[in-house]
Amino acid sequence: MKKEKVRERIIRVASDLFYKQGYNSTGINQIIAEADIAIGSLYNHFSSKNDLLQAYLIKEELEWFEGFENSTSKISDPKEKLLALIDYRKKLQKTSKFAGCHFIKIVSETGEGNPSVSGFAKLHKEKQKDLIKTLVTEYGAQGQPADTDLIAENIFLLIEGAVVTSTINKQNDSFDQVKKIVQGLLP
Amino acid sequence: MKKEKVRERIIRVASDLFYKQGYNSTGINQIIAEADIAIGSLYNHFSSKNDLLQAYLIKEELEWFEGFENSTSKISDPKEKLLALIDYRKKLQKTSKFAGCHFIKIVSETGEGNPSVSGFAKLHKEKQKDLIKTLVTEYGAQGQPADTDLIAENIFLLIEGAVVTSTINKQNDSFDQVKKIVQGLLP
DNA sequence: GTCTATACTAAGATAGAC
DNA sequence: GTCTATCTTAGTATAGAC
Repeated sequence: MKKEKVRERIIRVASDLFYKQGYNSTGINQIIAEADIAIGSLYNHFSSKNDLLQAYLIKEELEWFEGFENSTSKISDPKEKLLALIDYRKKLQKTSKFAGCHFIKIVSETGEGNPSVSGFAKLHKEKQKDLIKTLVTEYGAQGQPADTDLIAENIFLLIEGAVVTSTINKQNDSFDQVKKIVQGLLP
Repeated sequence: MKKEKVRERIIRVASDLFYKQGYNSTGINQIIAEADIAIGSLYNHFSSKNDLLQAYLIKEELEWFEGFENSTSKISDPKEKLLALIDYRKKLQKTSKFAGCHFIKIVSETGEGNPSVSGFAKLHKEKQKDLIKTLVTEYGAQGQPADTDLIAENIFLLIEGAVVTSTINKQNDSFDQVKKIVQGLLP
């Protein structure tokens, strides 16, 4: 494991703070303090706070799919993999103390104020939905055909609903109910 | 229609800004400028920005249920009322240009930083879920019994998922798919 | 109760020494 | 490439005149 570069440390520290306390509530001063660098160094690596935000988005996107891969690579059955996806989101919520989805959070915060953010989030969610759609299609190929797209959309929306609900309620029971419902959708 | 009091105007202006650009991105200076008052007047009515935030939450909670009542008071059939609830959320998204749910937004922004906010949001969402549960129970009383709670949770999560999805995608087609799915749940 | 003036802190960002 | 010092603007909030 090679030494963490300064640039990587900045991204890691900033990402943590953006996620935990929000982008707008996190100041440059706090980032450099926790990363233990001078402000000149930060601006040597990033041209602006918004530049850091882009790096944050890219990092979280990458880690989301890496984390999913790590959690489910051993599972090949599509239905089991879908249930494992739900468990993955549930686990993310627990380990983050119900801090919520990075992308829903940042869109809620920046909204129209930063179009590149919502564009990035849109692509991210599309990839998640495609993942679900692929698994549902695989599942459908095993048994009887069905309205694949609608089932995929159904599962996607249930998971998104469970994520925001568990964020607000600070408890994960919504995911268990989603698993029960999905079991019913894929008999 | 009686004249709008200063206090009410402050709340209205602040609420608009909090919703459209975010709480943390909205400064006191901007609020007093758009409300056309002096800063001394604002602090005569509200002890702090957080005090204004509480007024914002109460206002939006009230208006949400008032708006629902206005949109659906003529409908008595529970299934129709559930579908009208989906249309109501869809309409809110359209008229706000997909600004999202007030409560999901503010929780995303303040998170752990303001426990009274997440507590308020939790209660608000519980009321929404109770509304759905009541309607599903009414519906169940007409026909065959079913797992009422799970169906209510299912519908609730689908709607929450559709709201966040439509916020990110800036389009409302998720609601149409939710309606289709709910039609299937309530045959 | 509404105003102006001001205090104090922090924000994001830049310049220039080393 | 990392540092300190500094600029400018904006943040929330208070004091005190009218």
